[in-house]
Amino acid sequence: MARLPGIDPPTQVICHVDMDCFYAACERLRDPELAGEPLIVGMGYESDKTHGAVATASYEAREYGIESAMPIAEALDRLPRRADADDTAESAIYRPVDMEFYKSVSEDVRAVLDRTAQTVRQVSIDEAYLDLGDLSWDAASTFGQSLKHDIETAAGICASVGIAPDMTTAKLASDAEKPDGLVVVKPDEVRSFLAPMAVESLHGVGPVTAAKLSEMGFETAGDIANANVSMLINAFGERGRDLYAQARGEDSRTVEPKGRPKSLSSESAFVAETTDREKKRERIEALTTEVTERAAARNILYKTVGIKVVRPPFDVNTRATSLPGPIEDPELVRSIALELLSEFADEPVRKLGVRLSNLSFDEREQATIEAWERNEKSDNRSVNSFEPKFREKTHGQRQTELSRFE
DNA sequence: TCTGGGGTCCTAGGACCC
DNA sequence: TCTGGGGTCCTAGGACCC
Repeated sequence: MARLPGIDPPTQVICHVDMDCFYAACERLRDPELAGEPLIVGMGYESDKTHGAVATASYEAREYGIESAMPIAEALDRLPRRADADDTAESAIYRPVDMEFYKSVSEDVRAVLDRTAQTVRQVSIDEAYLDLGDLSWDAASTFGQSLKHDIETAAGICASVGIAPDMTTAKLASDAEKPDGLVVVKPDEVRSFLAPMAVESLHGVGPVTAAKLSEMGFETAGDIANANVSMLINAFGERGRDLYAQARGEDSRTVEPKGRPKSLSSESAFVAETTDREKKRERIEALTTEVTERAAARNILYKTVGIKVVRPPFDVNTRATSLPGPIEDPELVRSIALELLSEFADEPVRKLGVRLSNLSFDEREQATIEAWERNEKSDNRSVNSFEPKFREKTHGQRQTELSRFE
């Protein structure tokens, strides 16, 4: 972000709150006997099965090298299930993800955050940024302690907290002394705090960018802070400028509450890759049902329907079709998704997804039956006017047909 | 050990409009 | 007949985040 020379940027006081091993902490909340045990919460995991991936591993399990996103099969190699282990061997307890329960705990935390700060951006179920306005740096530590205490009291789980003048630094501060951490980085400490951090710590640097940075000789945030900006801009465009700013503690992002979603999607992986048309069709239909039900529950209309097809080894393909206007019509989503899928009818597939985008938010108040009926009628009119023809068209014809609506 | 699921943002080329 | 440049929408892919 450009700033006027000679004018200091407004000083922000930003707090990042990150629950420690959130899913595992929730499981322990329900079942205190899990305390102190190696505990692994798996996504797509079912009792006695080996598929799925690690969502959260407790610190006891991390001792054995088990980490997030690791396949359950590999985790099992490192730490077998308690029931399968002989008495003397090391073992862990495995649980499937129970999102509903975790959400309820997350809401308890959220309530604390909302009454603590005016602006809260919840980044995910277990993480949020708070804008602390003009809180004095001298009071930051006390503030952090009492926030942690309030979360513990209200939700029964432990959070790590970082307080700093920008979002990047606040996040790294909350991570610095995990678990049960509290780190305050004052404005004049930011540069030295960031300097030793690996480039991957910066927001927007993943494996690809990190490798490129490494080739250029940049390993730490300090390296980037001392680099020549134009060199970074040459290599990464505007993102290069951002990286430079971030590394210097000049991350200008502000805490904004989360807006409305831009897309909704459901996806799921096959246990083993498949070429079976029927299996693919069934999966697409199930995903369509999932995602359209979510949209309907939130009164969300969609204009674009897409699919995602992952072919082995890990080749991600997306296809999408846009409609003349926003609709809510699961049956139409289904037929579009299946048609998009037909391109991959004979391909081996390991994962499929259905996505709704170009969303609009239906704010009709449906308080009265009459209003509801009125809306139903107008809905049917707008959708049915093009739908029957639509279904029989080939892809090419439909493109022509659709563009004529515009 | 082959990588689960839900998202966001950016880029680039093509179609089309004025 | 050839000409320009700006704007918008669409699709597809890539990188990234939690």
